[in-house]
Amino acid sequence: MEDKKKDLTIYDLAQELNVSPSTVSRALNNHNSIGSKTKEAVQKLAKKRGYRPNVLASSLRAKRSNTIGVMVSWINRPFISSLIAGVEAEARQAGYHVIISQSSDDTECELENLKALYDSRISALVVSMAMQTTNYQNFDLFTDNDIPVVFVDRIPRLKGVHQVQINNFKAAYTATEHLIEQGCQRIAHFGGARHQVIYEDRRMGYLAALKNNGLEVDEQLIKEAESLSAEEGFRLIASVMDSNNPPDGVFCANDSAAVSVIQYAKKNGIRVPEDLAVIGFNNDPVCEIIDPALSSIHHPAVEMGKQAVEQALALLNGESTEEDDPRLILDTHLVVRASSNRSGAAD
Amino acid sequence: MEDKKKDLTIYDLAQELNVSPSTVSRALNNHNSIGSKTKEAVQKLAKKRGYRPNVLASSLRAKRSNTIGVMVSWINRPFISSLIAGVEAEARQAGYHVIISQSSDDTECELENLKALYDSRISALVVSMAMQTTNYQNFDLFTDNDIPVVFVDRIPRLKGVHQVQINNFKAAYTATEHLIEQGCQRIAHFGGARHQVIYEDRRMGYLAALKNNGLEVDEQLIKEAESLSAEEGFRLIASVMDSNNPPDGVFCANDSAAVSVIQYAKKNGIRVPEDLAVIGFNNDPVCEIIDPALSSIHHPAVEMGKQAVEQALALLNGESTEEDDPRLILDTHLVVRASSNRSGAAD
DNA sequence: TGATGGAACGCAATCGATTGCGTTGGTTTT
DNA sequence: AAAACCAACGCAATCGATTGCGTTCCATCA
Repeated sequence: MEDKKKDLTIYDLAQELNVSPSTVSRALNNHNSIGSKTKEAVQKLAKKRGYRPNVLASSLRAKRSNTIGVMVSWINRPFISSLIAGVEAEARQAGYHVIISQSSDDTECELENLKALYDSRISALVVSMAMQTTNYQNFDLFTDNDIPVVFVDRIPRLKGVHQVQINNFKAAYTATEHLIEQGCQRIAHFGGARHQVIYEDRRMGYLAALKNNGLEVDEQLIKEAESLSAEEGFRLIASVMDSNNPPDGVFCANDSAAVSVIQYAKKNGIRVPEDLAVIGFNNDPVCEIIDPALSSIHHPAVEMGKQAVEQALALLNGESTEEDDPRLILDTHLVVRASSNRSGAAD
Repeated sequence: MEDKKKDLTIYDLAQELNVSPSTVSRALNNHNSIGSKTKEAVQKLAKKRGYRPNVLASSLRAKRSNTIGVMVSWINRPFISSLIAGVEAEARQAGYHVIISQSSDDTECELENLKALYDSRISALVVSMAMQTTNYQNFDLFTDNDIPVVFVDRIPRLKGVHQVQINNFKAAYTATEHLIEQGCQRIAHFGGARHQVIYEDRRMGYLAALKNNGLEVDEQLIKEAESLSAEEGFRLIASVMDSNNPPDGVFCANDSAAVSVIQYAKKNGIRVPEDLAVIGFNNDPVCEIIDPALSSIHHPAVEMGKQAVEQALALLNGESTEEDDPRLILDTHLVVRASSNRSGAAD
């Protein structure tokens, strides 16, 4: 009784009620030029017959599908998959679908997929850019055609761009200062590509914390990774620990690298946090699993995804003006665990 | 020169070449009733002008969008997000988009989202069912309309259903026998809902290994979890260890629960693997991070996603017949790590 | 009572691509 | 040279929902 084999159209409903398809369409959309009796009759029959509108036809006419595109580097990373989960939940609730696309951190692949997303007439786009992407004009394709683009996480260094962010500078400052409070004097920092705002801001926060606390900066302790993978983290910590003046603390711009730092320390008999205090970034689930547990900055991934969709939908509905500062900044907080806790007080 | 602001249609191309839109359409689709000169001229102009077909119009006519729907429980779980990554990669390569949808392990939500996916005219569906879903008729909506459905991971207990699977029985047998070889005499098993084939099969594999090795089955050591979350794993291990006849080994049907078992052991001074050998399932990244490292069954998530898409596309192209046994079984292998390695040989 | 108004609804075009069925022009056949 | 034929292309309908611009019909007004 609910779902028929043959697709039911407004024409079928119109015929059954002896009205025109236009009337059915307007009645279903609650148009005010339709009489209340007719409207009710149509809606009742539609429900009875299990009518479901053809979104393709509707989208073709509207030149826009009720779909939100998501472009990310890798789907199977804890932060990203949680971000997507947030996007999906919020979009679904608003009646939108979610199309996903991954660039594999390859700028060319990213561009191709962006075009494909454009072709599918997405209503809005949520993006976390590929690591090496610096050409933001790839997104003009969307903005020029009034398709809202909201950046998340890996954002471009541009004014007036819509984005959902955290205060990376402040979070990094907090993380670094925490290490200093624990007695660290030589703190290393493993970041990502500097043209990525998030990594540059974290680096700046790190530097500011050093300076404000009277510590000198040693460029030998600052490393710029290509992808901040676990493997890279391992290489980087090995390189700085092998020097004749190793660090006593490490602030990593993500948790994967920080986990590698801890693993390296364990393998080499370096005590964490006594000899080497470690803090990561993102607060991935793994933080609570590694031993010693990894301190980190809580990065609200699911919430960021939801907010990004909310902002995109607001733009679609014209509720947000270009004059406003389009940056939405979410809160983060420091999560202290054993890897950086020298005071002995358990978390 | 590449992308114009205004959407270019076949009518525009037709006008410029003084041919009909039909000819343009056929030329672009390499139809054999179009002369080679005309064909070349059309294709050349299309490229020059940066023509990109309107997929919505095309889909409306074809009554099918070039999209693959994915229905899973939670997007942000390691196994699932990797599965999706595989689906996306394979689908993209074949020119398909991927729409994702999560049920949050809620059967009602799953049904609603399935209807929404149906409405969006997906070409095929890849599903890992919600934990409590037992009514497979929800999927008739698709199969009745010749939309291929391929099950992955959480599959229904039905014949003739297309699926990509591993041999759960064998994998569980292997895992359990491995614990026995390490000297375990009382092996607990934490599984999922028994109406889910994967959990039932793993349970049966576990039981078979016990019996074939002359160990007796203690129902007190077999637990059926609702979601096999980390929290549940903790509760379950606590309950069996509190008994007056605790196990000396645990085989968990996923890694989250197994990790909790190890954490419980560490907190309570139980040595792993000496007092309690532990093995999980899935081989999530966390296996190598927890200390002691967790033994597990490698579950080829990305590959399963790819194979599922491949099978779905084969069905769409009529390359697979209903007569064939539609089950595709991928290989797994045992990964022995410290959590179950009593021989002392490092992994 | 004829005119004005508006509420309620229908007609037909539109969104672009596709395709069954013609129609054209030229070549081949007998 | 008339008939037959085929390659190459155009016409117009189709997919289903939407919407600008009418057109009804009845109630209200002067």
